[in-house]
Amino acid sequence: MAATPAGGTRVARGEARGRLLEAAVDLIRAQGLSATTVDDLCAAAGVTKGAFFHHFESKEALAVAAAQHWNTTTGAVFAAAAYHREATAAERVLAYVDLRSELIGGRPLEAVTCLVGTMVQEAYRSSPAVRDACGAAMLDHASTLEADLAEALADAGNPAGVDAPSLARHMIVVVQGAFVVAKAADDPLVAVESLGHLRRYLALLFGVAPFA
Amino acid sequence: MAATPAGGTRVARGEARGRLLEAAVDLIRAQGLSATTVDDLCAAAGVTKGAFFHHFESKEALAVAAAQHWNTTTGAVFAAAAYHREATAAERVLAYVDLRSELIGGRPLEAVTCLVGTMVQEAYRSSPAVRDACGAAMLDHASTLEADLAEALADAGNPAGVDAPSLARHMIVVVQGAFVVAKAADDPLVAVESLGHLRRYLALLFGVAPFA
DNA sequence: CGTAACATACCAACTGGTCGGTTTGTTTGT
DNA sequence: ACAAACAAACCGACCAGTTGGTATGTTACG
Repeated sequence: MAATPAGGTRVARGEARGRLLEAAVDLIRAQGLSATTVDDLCAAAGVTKGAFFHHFESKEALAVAAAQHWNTTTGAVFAAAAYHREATAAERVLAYVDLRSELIGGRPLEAVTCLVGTMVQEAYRSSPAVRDACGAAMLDHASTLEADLAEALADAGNPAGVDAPSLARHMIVVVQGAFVVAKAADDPLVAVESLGHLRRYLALLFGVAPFA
Repeated sequence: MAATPAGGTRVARGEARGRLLEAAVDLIRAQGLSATTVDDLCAAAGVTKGAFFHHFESKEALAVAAAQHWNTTTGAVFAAAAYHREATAAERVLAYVDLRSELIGGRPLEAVTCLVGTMVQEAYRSSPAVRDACGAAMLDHASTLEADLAEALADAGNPAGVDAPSLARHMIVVVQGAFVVAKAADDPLVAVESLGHLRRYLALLFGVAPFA
């Protein structure tokens, strides 16, 4: 693959870094990290290799930046989402799960994937920097659920003594696992199905009707 | 990396194929598929490239065979496990989850991983053959849980109307997700924690005490 | 203001090394 | 003798990263 932009459309000055990050998100989600070459990224972003290594010290550095970029952009989506407007904490948590289901069910299989979940399985041994960036992104997102979870558990009296941070991490576990199994089964519905089980577990813990 | 055996120990005739499969399981679990080179595999197996391509048509063919080999060997471990000897179906399912927890908790992080879960995220787009082999392995394992799940749900009256095959897949989802998040968090305990939540969900569905 | 000095952003060609796979030759069991 | 099982040298394609250079601002000083 040539290092020249595809289609001849040259990218405007100042946009190279951002376009490389978006290309990285797209390509790495679809192909994985090590199967995505620097030339692939440059071609998809419409920039040359010179621009790539001007902005990023190495391919690994791009991967770290892509994980942070992913955390920022997806974090903004969830921060702005409507589920925060539900009246009770339990309803907010369940609405978060519903939002996740909608995001998965409405898309083709190749969009049913998480950048940091894909990358960390490949890089956790070979690149501590990438692993840390992925771990930070995942646990950061988990922490945004903790307050509502703690409140919903407290509202229900929390007879089982469930730990809110642990439950937040479990929610991320189900989401990540759903991505993996959906790819293996070649069917996004498997992921939606599993989120239904997560939803029922949470409803049981909160003492509310499972599918109100 | 040279294609010659490391350490000088030459492999006995007839063992090359099996040793390549075991090397594939070890290396791909640790590094992922595309980061594992054919030369890496040959060196780890103590075999030359000639032997590799004598037994496998391509690297992709080895990946497919490795997924099947993984399914066979791990399937045998679970088929022979003691959890089948529990008295009730609910106890057998919960004992399965406990076995999973023990297998994870007792090992270093690099062993907390599943070959087919690692491979499918990289290969589901580029290689349908690998994706199908991984999918078959995962869903095959899930199906071994279905009979006990159906019986346990029936014993409890199954008021929620939970589907046993769907619940079996959810169990695999949690296991796979636990592997991903454990790597991201660099801590196997995150996986054990999540299996605790799965156990509680199952116990709630079965109407038994969560941690009897 | 104008312009010289500097800094940033980017390009295209290239390099050393690695990759999956092939070819050719050798050993071993039957 | 013959085929299966291996070894070893090799090949073209590809890959991450480098190099030397150009275009486009930005700053500072007279």
